[in-house]
Amino acid sequence: MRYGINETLKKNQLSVTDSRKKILELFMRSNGALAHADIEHQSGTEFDRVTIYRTLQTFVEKGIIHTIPTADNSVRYALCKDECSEGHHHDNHVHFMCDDCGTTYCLDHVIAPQLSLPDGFNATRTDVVVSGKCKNCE
Amino acid sequence: MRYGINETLKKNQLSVTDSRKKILELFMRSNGALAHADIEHQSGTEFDRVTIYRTLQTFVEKGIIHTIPTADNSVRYALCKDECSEGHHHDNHVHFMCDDCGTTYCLDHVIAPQLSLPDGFNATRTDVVVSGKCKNCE
DNA sequence: GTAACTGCAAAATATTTGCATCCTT
DNA sequence: AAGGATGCAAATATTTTGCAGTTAC
Repeated sequence: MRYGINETLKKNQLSVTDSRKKILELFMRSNGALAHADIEHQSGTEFDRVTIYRTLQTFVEKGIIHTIPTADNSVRYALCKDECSEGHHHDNHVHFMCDDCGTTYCLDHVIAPQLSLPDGFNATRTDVVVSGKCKNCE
Repeated sequence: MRYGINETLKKNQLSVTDSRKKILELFMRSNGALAHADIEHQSGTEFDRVTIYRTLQTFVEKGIIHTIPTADNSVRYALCKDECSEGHHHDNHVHFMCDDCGTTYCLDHVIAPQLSLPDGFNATRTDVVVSGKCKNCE
């Protein structure tokens, strides 16, 4: 079971503010990744753009969310799993981005494979980004 | 054997201009991916920023280069393989981005595996991005 | 009460567009 | 000569920074 909103914030020594609660809630409700613009729209005019930038940055630093690479290099964020800790997230599932609707999914059950790299290369993180048509845009 | 610079441009119905030759040359000399800023620096003050943007966009449209996703969502480009054609590139090798020096490598010999996706998801492209320390930053 | 967080203004950066001029074919 | 490519100026978009006022604890 995932922690609640307030719990998660406290666990990370963050004060519980409206913007943090709201933004974290958006992530918990979403089954995929969110871009800055998504959050801006979904939260209405409630918060300042800058607050959203800073909140996202704070969440990334605390390991609550992480950025995911996308084929079009747009910046998107997704919730980390519980095991993630500050600065180190273990996120070995695959992300899928729909070319049509732009929705980004976390395919929790598709695991990124271990790769053997050439000598001298040391992996700390492996991201797999699949693009195509999602189940709603077929 | 890869095509020469002028050959590649002509093959894609592009007129052969100084900026295109120079930028394509930079890609052919590089063993990895280049960002807009890399090109701007490596070409000196020879070309306008805007020209670089437009040249990169043209190359992407023609399938000469493609963007690669990166863990930090910076926009980087790499040469497509010869098999790439307009709008469709087949690029199944893995990219590696060094956390220290920022260099992005194309690991041509590490092949991205086939993944089985959930029902309803159709992949047109799969990118694998590995981050860590490269052979020069160990 | 104090430290931390937010909103506003503004700076810095990145990207796109319009148009006149120049270059390739 | 004609069409496309470039350079410059400027419009847009994105992200960061500084600071004063507000809020959580």
